[in-house]
Amino acid sequence: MRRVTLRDVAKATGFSINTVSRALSHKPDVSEETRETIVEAATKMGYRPNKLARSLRSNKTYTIGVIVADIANPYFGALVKGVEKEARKRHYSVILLNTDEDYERETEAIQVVLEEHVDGIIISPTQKEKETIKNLLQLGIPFVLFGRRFSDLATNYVVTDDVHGGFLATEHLILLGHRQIAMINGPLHISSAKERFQGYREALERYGLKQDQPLVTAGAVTMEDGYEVAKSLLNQNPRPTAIFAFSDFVSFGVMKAIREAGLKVPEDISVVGYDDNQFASCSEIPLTTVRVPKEELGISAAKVLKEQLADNQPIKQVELPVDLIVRQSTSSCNT
Amino acid sequence: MRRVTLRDVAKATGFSINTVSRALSHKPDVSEETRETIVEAATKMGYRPNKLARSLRSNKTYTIGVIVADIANPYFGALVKGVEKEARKRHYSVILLNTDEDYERETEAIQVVLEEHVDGIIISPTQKEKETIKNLLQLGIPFVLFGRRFSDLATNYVVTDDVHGGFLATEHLILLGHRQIAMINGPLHISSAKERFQGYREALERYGLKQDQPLVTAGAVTMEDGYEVAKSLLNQNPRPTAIFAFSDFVSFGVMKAIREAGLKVPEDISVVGYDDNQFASCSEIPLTTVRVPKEELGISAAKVLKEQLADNQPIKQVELPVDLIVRQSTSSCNT
DNA sequence: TTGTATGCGTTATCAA
DNA sequence: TTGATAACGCATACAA
Repeated sequence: MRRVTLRDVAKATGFSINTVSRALSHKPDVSEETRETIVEAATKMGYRPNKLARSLRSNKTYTIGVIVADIANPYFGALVKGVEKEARKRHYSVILLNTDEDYERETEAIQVVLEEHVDGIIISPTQKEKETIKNLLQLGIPFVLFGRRFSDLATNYVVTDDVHGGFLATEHLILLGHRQIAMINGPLHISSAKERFQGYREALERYGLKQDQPLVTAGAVTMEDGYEVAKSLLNQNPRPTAIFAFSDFVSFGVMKAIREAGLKVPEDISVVGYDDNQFASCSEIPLTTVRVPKEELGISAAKVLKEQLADNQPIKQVELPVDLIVRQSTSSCNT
Repeated sequence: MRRVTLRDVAKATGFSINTVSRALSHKPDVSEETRETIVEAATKMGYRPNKLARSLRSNKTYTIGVIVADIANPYFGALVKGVEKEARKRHYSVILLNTDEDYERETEAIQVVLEEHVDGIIISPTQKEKETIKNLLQLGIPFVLFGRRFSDLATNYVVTDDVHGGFLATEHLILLGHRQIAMINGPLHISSAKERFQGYREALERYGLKQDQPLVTAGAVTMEDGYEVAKSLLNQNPRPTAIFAFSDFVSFGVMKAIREAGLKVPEDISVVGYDDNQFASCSEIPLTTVRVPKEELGISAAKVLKEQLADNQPIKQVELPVDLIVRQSTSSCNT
C-alpha cells in the first residue's frame, strides 16, 4: 500500500507531473478544466503531498522547535499548550524539547531543532549563560524567547510584565499595613526573578520603606525551597509579617512552614504567590497571587514567530499585562 | 552561508560523494586512511547530514508523534516529559499534539503526525470513539497507547494498574472502618476510570460490603467537578464517611466542599485522591492518594515504541504498578 | 576500495 | 496552458 505520489496522479490523468503539481498547489497557468480533472483524480486516489520531499525542495518544514525547562511544570505546560494551539491553527507542527533547566541540554536542544530544519524556534532559556542565544542571533534563524528575556540582547521576546507584577504584590502588602515584607525570590539569573525583585524594590521605595537586606533571599524554585527558606525566615527577629514568594509553588511550601510553626495565614503572616496556578484558588487558604496569562504567552509567542518568518522583520518585543488576584492569604497587618 | 553537503566534502577531499557518504555513515568498504581524511575534512567543514534528504531517501524520520489530551495538565506533562527524555536518548524527536480531550482533534492530530512521516505514535486516546485507533491498527503504523487502553483492541499499550489502584484506595478506607465509601469517578469512557471503579467494587465485595448506588458518581475531571459533586454528596443521608476521588485535582475540590460544609478532613470525612501530583503532599491536609509513576509511564511507552519499530514485533502490553501513599486525609471511621 | 548512476517526491526554470 | 528537465541532499545497486 504505497502512498500515491504526483507521478501516480499524472499517470492516471495523462498530464505531466509538472501540471499536476501546479494544479494541486493552486498555481496560475492551469486551465480550469485541467485543474478540476486533476483535483478530482487526486482526491479520489487519496493523494497527499509528501512533506519531506516538499521540505527538501523548498527549505521550509512548517515545523517549529519549542524548548522549555520542564514540561511537567504546569506553567510551562500552559505555555506550550498556547504555542501548539496557535501553531496548529497555522498548520505548523511543534517539536518539543525539554532542558530540565540545564544549560548544556539547552545547547543540545538547539542543535537538535536546527538539524530538524525547523522554520523557527520558541525558547524559554535557562539564562545560565547566553552564548547559545547569541549564537542563534548570529545564525539568523527566526526565534523568539518567551517567559524570559535578556536585557542586553536584541532579540524577539514575549514576556509578562514582571516588574509590575512584583510591584503589585508588594504594594498590596504595603497598603495592608505591612512593613516587614520578605521576598523569597527565584534564581536571579532568570529575568523574571530579577524583574519581580525590581518591582518589589520600587514599591518599597515608592512608599518610603527601606528594606533590611536579610528579608530578601533568592534561588527558590520548588515547594521544598519555599518551605526551607520560610522556616529560617520565621526564626528571625523581627519576624516578617508578610512574604512575597517567587511562585505559587514556593508559596505552598511557605504556607506549610508557617502552619508547622503554629502560625496562621493570613492572621499572623500574609503570603502572596505568583503565577495563579490551578491550585492557588483551591488550597485551604486560597492564595493571593499575581495572575500571568500563560496560554496567551504561548499564543503570542507563536504569533510573533510567525511574523518573523517573513523577511526583514523588525525585532518584536511584547510585554503582556499581569494582575493581582486578591484571595484570602493576605490581610491587614495587626502588629 | 549555505550548509555544507556531502558534495562539498567530496569536492574538498577529492573523493566521490559515495565514498564520503559511506565513510561518514561508518559503512564498511572504506579504507581506514580514506575514512580519516574524510571525517577530518567533514568535521573541519562543519558537515551535518541533512535529515530531510536522508529521511526522504530512507523513509525514516527519527521522529515520533505524541498526542495527549492536555499538556497543561501536569499529569500529561509528566508523561510527555518521560517520553521526550527517552526519545532524545535514542536520538528521536517528539512532535507534540494536544487534543483537549476532543475526539475530532484526535483524528486530526493523527492525520497530522502521519503527514509528518513520524516513525511511530504514542497516544493517550480520548476514548470517546475508537475508530481513529482502529484505523491506526489497519494502517500498520507502529503506535502505543499510554495511560489508557481499549479492552477490546489488540494494541500495544503502557498503563498503570488502575484496578489495583482503585482496590488499594478502597481497601485502605475499609480497613479504617469506613462503610459508607463514596466514589467520585471520572468519565467512564476512559479506561482508567472504568478500571478504578472495578477495583473499588472488588474491594467492597472482598470485604463483604455491598454498595448503595447513589454513592457512586462519574464524569468528574476538574476541581470544580469535585466541589459540586461533593456538595450534593454531603447532603445525602446517610452521609458518606469517606470519599475516593478520581484524581488529586478532584480531591481538592472535594476537600473544599467539605471545608465549606463546616466539616473536617479526616475527622468527619476521609478523602483519598489519585495520581499523587505535586501538590498532594503540600496541601494543608496532606492527601492520601495512589501514586502513579507518571514519568516512567512515558519512558516505558517510548521504549515499547522503539521496540515496535523493528519488524514483526509481537504486541506488547505493559502494566506498571502503583502504590498507596497514606498521608493525613484519611483516618479511622468514628461513627 | 572507490566511483557512476539512479531514485526518493517535490518544485522551479524554461521551452514548446 | 503544458511538458521536459534539473535540482534539493542523501543512499545504494552496480560497475570498475
